[in-house]
Amino acid sequence: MNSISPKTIERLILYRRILLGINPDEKSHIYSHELAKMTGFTAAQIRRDIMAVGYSGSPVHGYNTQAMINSISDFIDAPEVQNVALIGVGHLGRAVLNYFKGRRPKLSIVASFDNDESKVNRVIQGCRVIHTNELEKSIKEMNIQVAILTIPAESAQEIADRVISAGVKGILNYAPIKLHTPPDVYVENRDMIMAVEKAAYFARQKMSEESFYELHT
Amino acid sequence: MNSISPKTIERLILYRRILLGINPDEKSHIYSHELAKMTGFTAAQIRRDIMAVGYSGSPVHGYNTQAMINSISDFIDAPEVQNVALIGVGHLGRAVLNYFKGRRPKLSIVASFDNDESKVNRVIQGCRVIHTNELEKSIKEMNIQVAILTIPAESAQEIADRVISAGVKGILNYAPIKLHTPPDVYVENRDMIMAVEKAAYFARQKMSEESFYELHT
DNA sequence: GCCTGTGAAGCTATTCACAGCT
DNA sequence: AGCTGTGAATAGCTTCACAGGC
Repeated sequence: MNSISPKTIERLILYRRILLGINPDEKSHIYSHELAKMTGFTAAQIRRDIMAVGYSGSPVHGYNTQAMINSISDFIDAPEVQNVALIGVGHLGRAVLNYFKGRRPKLSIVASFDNDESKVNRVIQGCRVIHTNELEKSIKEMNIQVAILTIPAESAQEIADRVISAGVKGILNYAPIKLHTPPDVYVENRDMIMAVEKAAYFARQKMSEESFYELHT
Repeated sequence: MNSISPKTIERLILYRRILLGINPDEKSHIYSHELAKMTGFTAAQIRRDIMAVGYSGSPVHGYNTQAMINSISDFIDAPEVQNVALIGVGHLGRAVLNYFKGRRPKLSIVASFDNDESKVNRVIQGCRVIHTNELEKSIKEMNIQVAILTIPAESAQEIADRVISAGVKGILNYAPIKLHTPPDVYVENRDMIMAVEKAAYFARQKMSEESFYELHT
């Protein structure tokens, strides 16, 4: 199986979500251009991505929604459930727990950690909080391979080192800091501060584009 | 001025942050390979990016940290402060307010909105909450061009339409949904559910890579 | 006619590699 | 000797455009 690009993976995840939102009794098939309109990508792009997962549609009816969901899921999901840990039960941590709860059957946030004693052992957003002292032990016991870091930048590197030592292979990092990690660990950064700065920059670009058009029309 | 890629903008924002964390009295200059180590990008990439903002270093001392910060800021920041609104003061909204508070002098979250009466008029994370009824009015009054959407997917499109009608040109969207927007509006999507799925997928990839190496060494 | 699947072309982004400087 | 700045090469990603099918 030849490797697939991260961008394609992102899009496949979005396709699946859209398809899951369609009632298969009302609409059993869908064309690439329909998906294109719904996702904002081009039809050609979608056909390419679908090709990558090894599914084929029919030139007459388009893609069968259920079959396509299955093919994407076979490709993206693990055969068994993957366990996920969340570290840092502040506002951001709660938001992630809450957004994610029950969204994906093959992905389960089975533990949350915090070093605030007042949170430990409470059940927050359906997840019991464990003291960070027990991080390594719990991760090993529960066979957790993915960690979500919703902690301040100061402690992010230390926590990353510890979860990696306990066997974690994928980190979703919300702390605004570059983590130093071995090559056999995947890190996805979601820097919230940078996101605001970026949106502001391009907002400004759009404003000047607009005045450009106004001048020339 | 020829257009610069979104990826370069992201990196510039990160360079600036790193540089701001350096004490200029201790270290007045920095080499591209040092920045490379700190950021995880390559030295060549960094030199290219710096080129884009029109700053030049010295082959002897490398880049002057302060001058580089200034050049990046001139490039990225607006001349005056840009006002930002946050819509949806739930856990995620609070997290964003809290992370962002006072981080960038040229970017200010001046208003937050919610339709929960019990939050309206309270000051949360240093920002008074305004009722969503007054969204358009307040955005116009405060001359807000950037909106952060930390609301459920169901209401995201409606709110997006409304902030755009009030003049917003940049949206940072945390709702897991594709927004339909006119071409003169920039949208940056930060889909939290997708991020977890992606991290889990690549965690799995890393695991199989590892077993591959184990078999072949 | 209108779809999918896909080779080929086009475009964007990154890295190489080296001239030029001190 | 060791850096920057950058043309040229490479790699990666997206779109074009059309054959093939019903």
